[in-house]
Amino acid sequence: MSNYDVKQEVTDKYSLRGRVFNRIREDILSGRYKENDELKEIAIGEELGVSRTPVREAFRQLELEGLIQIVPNKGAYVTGITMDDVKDIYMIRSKLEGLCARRACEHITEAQMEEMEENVYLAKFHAEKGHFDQMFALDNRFHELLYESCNSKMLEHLLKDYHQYVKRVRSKTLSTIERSVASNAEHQGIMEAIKNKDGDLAEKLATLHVDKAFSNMIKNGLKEVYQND
Amino acid sequence: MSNYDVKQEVTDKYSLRGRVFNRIREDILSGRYKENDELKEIAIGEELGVSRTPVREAFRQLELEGLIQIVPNKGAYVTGITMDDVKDIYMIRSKLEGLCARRACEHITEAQMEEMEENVYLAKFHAEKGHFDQMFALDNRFHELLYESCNSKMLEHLLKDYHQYVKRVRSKTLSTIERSVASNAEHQGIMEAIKNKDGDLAEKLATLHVDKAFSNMIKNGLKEVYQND
DNA sequence: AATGGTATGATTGTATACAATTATCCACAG
DNA sequence: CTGTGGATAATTGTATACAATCATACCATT
Repeated sequence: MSNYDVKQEVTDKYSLRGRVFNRIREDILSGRYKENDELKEIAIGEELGVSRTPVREAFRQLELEGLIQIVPNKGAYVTGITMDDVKDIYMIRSKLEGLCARRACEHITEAQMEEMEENVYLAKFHAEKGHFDQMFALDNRFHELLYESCNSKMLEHLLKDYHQYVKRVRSKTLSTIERSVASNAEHQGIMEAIKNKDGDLAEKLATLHVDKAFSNMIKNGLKEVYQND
Repeated sequence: MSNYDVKQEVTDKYSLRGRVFNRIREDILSGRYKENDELKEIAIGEELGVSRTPVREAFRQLELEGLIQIVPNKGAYVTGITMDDVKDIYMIRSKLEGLCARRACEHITEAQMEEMEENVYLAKFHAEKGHFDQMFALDNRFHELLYESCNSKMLEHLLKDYHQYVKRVRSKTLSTIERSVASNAEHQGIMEAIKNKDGDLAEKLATLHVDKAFSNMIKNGLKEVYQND
């Protein structure tokens, strides 16, 4: 996140360090490791059958990703997400997803456009049925698609990072059927604006969408299931 | 950047790894290490009088910062900044500095406001005299001040990262006296808008300022000295 | 001469040993 | 009973040794 973050997409999947990194990242994002949990190099090394060296290197990367905080000579702790952080991220995403949607109007490929349409129509089905798991997946995919269609590696990567980051919180917030349906309707609006190459509208709708997702999250508080954005 | 990037501001300044990290970072930003230069663990370790271990850990962090790219089993190479990257960053900064300036209207402290005014008036003096070094420093400080006054750790950190990142390019672009004077006049406009707590104006001016800096950079191409933004 | 393969050296990846630092706990004084 | 001190254990920081991988060069074969 370090920020902008031009790192390669695949954090060398096949090195021990890469495996450790991805594993811990998943465990934090999925909630297996909770806020303020202490991660010990030896314990994790033994669990994954590797020595401390790759674990340490993975820790350094996770720290820059903002997932853990390393206190020198003391330990590594899973960072908490404060309400301020979430608020800040949504504020930033609000602007940048608008920008992203505007650029998508000019740069989206046919294949991406097609998948986006498919996504919206499929999601409509699942939203009405109350299939939350599928909704969650489709919702995530919609946003990733949007990011990929803006034709800016920097912007795409930044937005994916943030999106990934707030997943931790979204997975704890309550999702209602009403919000799911509304969220998907908003997706549809964005999708159609992009299809019509209406940059102004696409930007406006994407910004509004993020703002609404945040309002809804606040309104419902942090509960059990998850949050559609 | 990593991205959002919640990492501690001081990358433990007193550990060997922290020192190696800061040193290499400086060397890349200052241009001592150039694009595609290969960084060897042993060579750097010997130069700084440390073993490979802290060097390797520093490398991992630098990779996430986007300053180097590590090719597994091969080596670490200083990443180049493409014109697309620069364009993307200015596009993103344009939006976010606007947001930042708007927030500054509500959150800037008295001390920060005072330093900002001082900065503008001092810069005006140096701009007219053609003191480029002082201008460069004051310009950087103005933006950092702006970032610090928005009262958002996330936004502040993100903008500082980007600002730092493009320094590599800015230090190679030509700065004219005309642009220096114009740039500082823009700073003054932003500063006054913030002082008057005119959020709309501050956002508009800050966005425009970044856009103009980018246009100017394009117009002049990448030359010897540096670029005021 | 061109190509292919093998040997060799250089460099990174990983594991382990040792040093430094921090936390814990118990004894003991007040 | 409380608080301080130091010994001890646990954990991270660093250095080094070894394994794996990659690049290069040289020689053999065609």
